[in-house]
Amino acid sequence: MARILVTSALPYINGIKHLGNLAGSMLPADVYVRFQRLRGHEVLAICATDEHGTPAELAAAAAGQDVAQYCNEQHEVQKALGERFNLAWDHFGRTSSDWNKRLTQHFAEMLEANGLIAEVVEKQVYSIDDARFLPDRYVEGTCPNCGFEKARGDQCDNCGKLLDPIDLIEPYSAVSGSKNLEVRDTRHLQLRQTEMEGRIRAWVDAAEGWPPLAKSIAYKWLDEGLRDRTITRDLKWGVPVTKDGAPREGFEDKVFYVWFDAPIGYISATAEWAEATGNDWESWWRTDKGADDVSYVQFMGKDNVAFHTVSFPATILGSQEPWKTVDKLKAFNWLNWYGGKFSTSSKRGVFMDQALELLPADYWRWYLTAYAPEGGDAQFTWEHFQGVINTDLANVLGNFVNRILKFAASRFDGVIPEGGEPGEHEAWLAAEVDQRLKAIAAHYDAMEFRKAGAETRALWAAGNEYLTRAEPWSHFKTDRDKAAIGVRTGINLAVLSAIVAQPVIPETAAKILHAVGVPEGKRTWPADAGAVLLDALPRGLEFTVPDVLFAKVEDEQIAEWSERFGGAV
RNA sequence: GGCUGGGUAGCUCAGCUGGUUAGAGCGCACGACUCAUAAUCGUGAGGUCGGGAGUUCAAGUCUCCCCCCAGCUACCA
Repeated sequence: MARILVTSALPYINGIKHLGNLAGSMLPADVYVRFQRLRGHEVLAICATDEHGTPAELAAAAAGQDVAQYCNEQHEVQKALGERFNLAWDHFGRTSSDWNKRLTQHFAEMLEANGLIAEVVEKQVYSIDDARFLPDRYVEGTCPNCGFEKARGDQCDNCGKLLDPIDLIEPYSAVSGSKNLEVRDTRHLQLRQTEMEGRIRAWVDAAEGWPPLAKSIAYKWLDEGLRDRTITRDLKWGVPVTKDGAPREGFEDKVFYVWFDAPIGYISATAEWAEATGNDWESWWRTDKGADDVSYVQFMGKDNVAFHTVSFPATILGSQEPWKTVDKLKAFNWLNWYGGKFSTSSKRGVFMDQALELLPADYWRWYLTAYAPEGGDAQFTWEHFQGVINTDLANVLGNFVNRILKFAASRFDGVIPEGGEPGEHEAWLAAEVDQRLKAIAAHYDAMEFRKAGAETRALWAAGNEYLTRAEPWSHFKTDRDKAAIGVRTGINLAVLSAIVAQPVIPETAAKILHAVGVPEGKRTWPADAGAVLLDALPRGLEFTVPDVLFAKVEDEQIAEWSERFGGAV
């Protein structure tokens, strides 16, 4: 049994997440977690809301709320939605927690003790009317390059040129529109990543469980040369800056940069979990206290890779303390919405709460996992979604389970029948099961979710093919035993189909297993040979026929949803 | 501009270190079956593998140039 720590990129606090966010880290992480638990491993699944930063302050202001109160509410909303999607976290924490404050301050002080922190004075745009400093992208104005009037201070969306806020013609605050801006000096802490380039490169060199995408992004940053990063900001909402445990002089109105404290949230959320459950968090995070044998897996979108392969490691390695670092890393591309992007701010696409109004979680979980944006960006369209749900879930799995159980209920009195001996059809199916189970497990281990999905589907499809070969309905009229072996084998395969489906569609899998009376303890990942698995249910066991497992998505629904959510316009 | 990833059948994608007639699922056509959610099973038609040049006995797979899409480019997260 292995100990596996799984974290998914922390969802930002400023509103309900859309399906792209779900598909890009939280959901695949959960599928992986469930799979590894089924295999009997000790898995700790950690997530949290990422609550600091300018967008949180602005979102709270827009909602007319105090930031802390806004975050309290949004945290609960996101937690509840995650749970409704059956994300089986051990703990869903918050980066605004006391633990995160303490650990963030601890890391900063360790870095300083190791000579990796410098105080610098920077120039930053200050908005007098907003009474706040503005991050570069919150200053807008006319692009000096192309004349675009809504260019952001970091980059022009029209011509793509990288900008500095002071380059903008007629700059104004993106927050209020005020042109009453000035450049002010402001004192900040810098993390001297330049000092750590060698250590980080050696660490990346030694990493083995990363996909090429992740390594190439990390090397790109290293090859360009790491720069010192400013890790504090002029904000009120965040982790206060300390020195020797007391407020740091001159930094009373500053906090740590959200990207400095957010990844530390993985650790602090684990600590919160331990505190709440009486467990030991250090055995998961400190290699001197038992975390040596932990396999740490991170899930994230591609935009997050550099922070997880370079910036966060710089914090951890720079502390010179024996912290656990990531072993395997899985990065996803984007799920797009009809060629464009899902967007929280412009409300493009389907959001987690809306998705659940339309269909149960399993439908989304299957679609988003089996067709995850792995190789490149993927597009969500209602038509594709409908095709996938109807074919994979309703026709292949749902109908298979339904047909075999209904037939068995009407012809064999609702019990697993006795009689008959395995023949060529059963041998074919057993070989199929052996091959598929092995492939599915291998793909999950490799975090290849599309492939795992395709193989899972192939196992379900094998059920339908088997029934066509065994045709128990024909034999029933002439040779009851021959029909019995077909039915028995079919129901066993239905159970296997459900067991294997648990990571992706836990609710439906549970329905099937409950209907056939498979006890909780016998739902773990199958280890026996196919021939054994296909005769695992006790003869005479009573079962029930569940209601239709998956309703088809009708054309009228697609039309209605396309209308409601924009869709193909 | 730089870097990274992608551009393979109508659609969504797989193709590891180059090697027989380029694969899968969906969709489509035809056939079979009737236990089942008009579900299922089988067969078949579809591709000059973004464009061009090169290396090689042999390239979707390697090299170079070009085009298109996406992301990142360190103060949005």
